[in-house]
Amino acid sequence: MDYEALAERLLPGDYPDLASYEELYPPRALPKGAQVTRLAPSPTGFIHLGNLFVAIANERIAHQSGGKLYLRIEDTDLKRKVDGAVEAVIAALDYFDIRFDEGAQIGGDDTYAPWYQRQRAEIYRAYAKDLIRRGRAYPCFCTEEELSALREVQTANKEITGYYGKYARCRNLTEAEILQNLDAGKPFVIRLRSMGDPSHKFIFRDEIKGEVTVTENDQDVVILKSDGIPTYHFAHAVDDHLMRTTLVIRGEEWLASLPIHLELFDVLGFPRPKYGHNCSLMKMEGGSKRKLSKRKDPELSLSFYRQEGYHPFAVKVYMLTLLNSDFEEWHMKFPDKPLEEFKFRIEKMSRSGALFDLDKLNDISRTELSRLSAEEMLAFLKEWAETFGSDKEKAYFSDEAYLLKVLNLCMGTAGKKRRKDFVTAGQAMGEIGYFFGEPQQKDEYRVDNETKNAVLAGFLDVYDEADDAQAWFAKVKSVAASLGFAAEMRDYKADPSAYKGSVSDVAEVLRIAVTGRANSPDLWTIMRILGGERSRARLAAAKA
RNA sequence: GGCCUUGUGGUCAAGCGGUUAAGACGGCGCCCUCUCACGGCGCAAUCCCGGGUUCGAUUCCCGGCAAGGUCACCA
Repeated sequence: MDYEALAERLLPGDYPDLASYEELYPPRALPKGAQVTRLAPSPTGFIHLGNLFVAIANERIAHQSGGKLYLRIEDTDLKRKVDGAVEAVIAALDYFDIRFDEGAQIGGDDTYAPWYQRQRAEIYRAYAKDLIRRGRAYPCFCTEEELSALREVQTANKEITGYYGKYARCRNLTEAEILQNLDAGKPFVIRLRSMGDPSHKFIFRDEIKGEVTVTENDQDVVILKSDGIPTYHFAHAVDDHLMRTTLVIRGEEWLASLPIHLELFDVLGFPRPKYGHNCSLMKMEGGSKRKLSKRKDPELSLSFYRQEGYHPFAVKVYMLTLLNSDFEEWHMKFPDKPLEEFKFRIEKMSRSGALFDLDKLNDISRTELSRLSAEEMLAFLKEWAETFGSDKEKAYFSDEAYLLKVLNLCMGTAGKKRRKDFVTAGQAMGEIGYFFGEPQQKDEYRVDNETKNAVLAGFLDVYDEADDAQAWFAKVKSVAASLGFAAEMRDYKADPSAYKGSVSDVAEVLRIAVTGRANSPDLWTIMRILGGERSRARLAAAKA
């Protein structure tokens, strides 16, 4: 077999000398220990919580080590392409403070460009041509039908499916047969001529999983599709070598194809990068765990969190607590330190898949939002409302001084006594709704109508908006006492049967009348913010 | 089904030959209190199963079992 002629026939034309690529894309001059990592999404534009999960790990390790993080676009599959997807990916990650040093649409250093795989077609072909010359790759003319028929036979025989060994029909085609197919104009793909022995197993050290058992690859995988575009496997090897990636952190769904990648790096004469296979985020469904899926879990898309108004910082904190088990403790100890100061360690990454826990995220969100100042909270709500708020909610921002008073109340005044009423921007906007327009009655009065009206009438008689908190509360107590309720909680507790109820029951009537709900922050302050006129009107309206 | 990975409370998990088996979220209870939230205190709840090795296994070995992943001209 004249491999040289075959290579020329299959991939005609002059391709750059492979050594020239080594010069064009030289090893990076980086400090010792620096890691070069990358994110390599396909351009669907869909960013998923799982992507963010891996992205944070890649970003932390690159930047913490003084290395680089770059963005490569895996657009080898045209079916997945969506316009504006790259910008969407960049924007989505930027929202979580993940910045690339170089890559598609980034600007920065373009030494290792192009960043779109479609634009790198010539490079892959040059390497593929070399493989053909060396007899390590060959054309395959099998049709999809033949391939699926083969798969059926293998399945029926309970054999391993795929293109390998005796099933690799085109592997041993004679030169004449190949030429005949070519002359007939049959489409073909280029396959790797695997030299692996599946009975050989070896230990590979994964940066996250530790030692894993790998079986040598013997699949003659497709490296160049019939349109001359590489498959993921081949592009991965060529790109990650030429872009000088040192550490590939990716989802564990890739672990199964590691043998292929290792053989590819070896046959291409590239040093292997380090790998870290990250567990995937799981979801509970029908009593069993399952990997988060783009198709089935639209609520796990990043845009969902944005829409709900989760603070990006909170989401990041949650991701980090799942990523590094000692992060949570560190963050609780030093809540004010920037996240970058946490020493992220790849060896602390979990080996098993974590279930996504909304309760935990909500708790973190509450805590992180409570650390914001009222001004910061206002800015955060405002930004959210601009795109996601209703017209009514947008109007909340027409009087920022007023809104600030509301936020100060709901967040607790400065320093120690912080409240944690807010989880997300969307929820917070609903929470403060009763300060704007008429309150919606969400909770029912627990006293009878007659008592309710008596409380309202009694309080309306003595209410003075100028009262300070103490005087105000004294009046609530006096109303309580006059209607047979205990003015002091301890009196009530000492002998509940002696009273109709306690001052808290009276306060509840007032609270529901003013806010529409049985639970709220300090009522006196609420009435202060609303002002005497509006407070009085609400009390009166409730009486009717 | 083959192969790979993983198996500590409901969830995330620390621990890696001897511990009363940390901590966080959630649940429950109490205190504080005009309600809620905050805060404080407390309670319930865990080492997948079976064999070894060992004076002693959650920790080591083997075998089960379970869960997840993967078996494309998709990434």
